[in-house]
Amino acid sequence: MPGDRVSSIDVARHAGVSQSAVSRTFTPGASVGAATRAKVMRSAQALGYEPNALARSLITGRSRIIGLVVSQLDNLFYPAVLEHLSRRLQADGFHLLMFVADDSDSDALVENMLQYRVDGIVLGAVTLSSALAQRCTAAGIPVVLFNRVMARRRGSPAVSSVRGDNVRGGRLLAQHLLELGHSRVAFIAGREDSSTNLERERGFVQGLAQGAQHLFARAVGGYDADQAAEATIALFRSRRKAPDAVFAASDQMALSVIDTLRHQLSVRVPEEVSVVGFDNVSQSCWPAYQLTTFEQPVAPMVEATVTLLLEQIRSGTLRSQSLIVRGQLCVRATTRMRTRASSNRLAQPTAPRS
Amino acid sequence: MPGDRVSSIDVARHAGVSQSAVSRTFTPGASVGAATRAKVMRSAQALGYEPNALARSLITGRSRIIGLVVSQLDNLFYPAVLEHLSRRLQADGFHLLMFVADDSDSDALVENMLQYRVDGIVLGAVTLSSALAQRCTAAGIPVVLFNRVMARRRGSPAVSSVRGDNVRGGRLLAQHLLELGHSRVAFIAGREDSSTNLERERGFVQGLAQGAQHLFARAVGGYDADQAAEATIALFRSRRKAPDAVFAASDQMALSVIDTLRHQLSVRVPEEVSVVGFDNVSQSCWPAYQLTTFEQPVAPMVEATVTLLLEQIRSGTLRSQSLIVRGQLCVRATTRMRTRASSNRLAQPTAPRS
DNA sequence: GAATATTTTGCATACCTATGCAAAGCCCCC
DNA sequence: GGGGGCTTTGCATAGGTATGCAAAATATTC
Repeated sequence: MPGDRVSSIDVARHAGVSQSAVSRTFTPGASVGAATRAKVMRSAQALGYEPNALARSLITGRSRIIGLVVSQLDNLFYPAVLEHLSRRLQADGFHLLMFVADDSDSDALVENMLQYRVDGIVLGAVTLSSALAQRCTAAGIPVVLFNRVMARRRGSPAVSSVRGDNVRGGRLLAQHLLELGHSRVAFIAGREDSSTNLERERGFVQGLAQGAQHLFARAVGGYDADQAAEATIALFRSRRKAPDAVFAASDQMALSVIDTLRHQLSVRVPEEVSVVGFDNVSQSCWPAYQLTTFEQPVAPMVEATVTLLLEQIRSGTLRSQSLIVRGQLCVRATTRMRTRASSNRLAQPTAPRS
Repeated sequence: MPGDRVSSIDVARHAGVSQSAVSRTFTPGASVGAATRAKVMRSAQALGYEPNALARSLITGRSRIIGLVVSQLDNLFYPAVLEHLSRRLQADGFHLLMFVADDSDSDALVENMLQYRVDGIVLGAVTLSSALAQRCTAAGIPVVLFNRVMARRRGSPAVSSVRGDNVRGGRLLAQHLLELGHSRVAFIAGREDSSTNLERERGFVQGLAQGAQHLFARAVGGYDADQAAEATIALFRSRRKAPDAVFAASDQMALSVIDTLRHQLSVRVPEEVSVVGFDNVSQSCWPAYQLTTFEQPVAPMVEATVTLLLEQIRSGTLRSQSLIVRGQLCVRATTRMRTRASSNRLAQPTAPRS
């Protein structure tokens, strides 16, 4: 009694109906009589039958599988995304097939995804975005870039993307720091080739410029905690020329910056230095940190991603659309008024937002 | 030019060979001449052909898909596991299909997994373990419980499991606290119905007993940060009868305990109270915490899981085996000598490990 | 109760690949 | 050159399901 070898034909025989009847019983919206359906259900139950989704996919041309490509899951931001995304897709009868992108096997990875005939792809990996998106779009598979956007090259097809409001977030964070009276503001970049970093930095520099300031110092943390720690040490090497505020391009790095300042360099946060991040991961509101940051709202971003994906799958057409999900500034306890600025804030030369 | 509609027959026609030749070209170890293979490869390239894994599965009876069932991914311990597991399986040509277990849809979830004809299942969800394992084992699908073990009931089939050394870990943590001279030791439980919690608590109580002590206080945190914070407040309500050490059954809870003590109750850790956890998640060695804990080594646990799974898949037989992966105590900075105990440690009544 | 409209059912086929079997090709050696 | 061994190739079929089409059964209307 192997159990998994029971097919719709077996059920049909057992119930005394045709195989079609069995198929229709398990196809929502198909035309089956109540009596037949009941007989089939009883037989299916008795034999332990479950329809074979793989065979079904072969016919329908839809696998109800979404490929998810990620690179680092230690990213703090992704676990929550993964759970939401998986739940949301499951509710619509889709499931996530995981692909972890190494730097090496990018070709093999793409082939694998195509072989499984995924109905759609969510791309959460930094590297290889363009090549992969290229091939999948050519194969007629909708791709949505999550939390990143692809540089438009000549001839390459546009590909959908969902991301947070990086530019506005950077700008608001800069404004916030200026309002607190900071004048030596540093930036710790993520991966410099990533669109998220580019946008956040652009917004931040814009925001500073509106207050007639520019970056006091800059270092690269590569979205990695250890690198961010090193960057912090480099920035604060000289006490006299040290920044009085730091924007790290991700919460992950910001938390590392805070730890390094407090426990390695004995610099008090926020009394001596303000630190802000980006993402609003769950760890940022842990009491030990209370990080001021700009939110990337997981649920709306997932919702947008799923909508974009399913719409294309259902219509069978590829349509490129780039969505930006609005977030808000979360002011907590790693930024604090430092000088006399707070009282005469309104008199500041900071240009009002247009 | 839809792109994905190209089958092995198209390639065969284009290359002037039979469909079998195409199939064999893409089947490792099959018998194809060099010239034929070259022709086929060229044609496949030209047409953009990728073998259809779904159709292949239909024939071979192997989907090369492993179902992964998880409940909460905010668990701190799971992201690392997921990444390792996915990478490891990918190296062997398998991929993970995600299933998120709600409390409600357990039946639908099982059916879904069976419908996709997964080759094996990794069960990381607390609830519904037994029912699910039951059905899948009956269907001939190997199941490995990750980080949990199933109560053996009469008649239910044994199911494989991989877990950390919960009992020994609990015992060592207790010994460690005793050696530091603690005498009012509290325990904050995870989910009380989980095997991990049972085992950790058992080991811990054993360890205390070896030092002629017993639990000073006990509360339940349900493996949840917020609940653990509440539990902490309850335990420390009365200053006079407060514990001098706390073992939280997971790092996640331990970190929450530390935060609550330090920032809400103004209790110093480790000067006034020692705190220990279980798992050794990456956050535990952040400088802000430096949590003393007992390690659950992710890589070996994943390796054991994959070995167990693939062995059953390859042999086609179900074999139940229960593996315990050894871990070690990680002494960091949330525990510290409190009284005169350290110097006369050797004279302590603590029984030496047998 | 007959004639028509509607639902239900079965037949046959298509989806795409792997593989057992027999035929065909190749190489080697006497 | 011919026979034996080995490799390569094609044929045909199986695996489990969905679905268009026509036939059968049922429901509706007068």
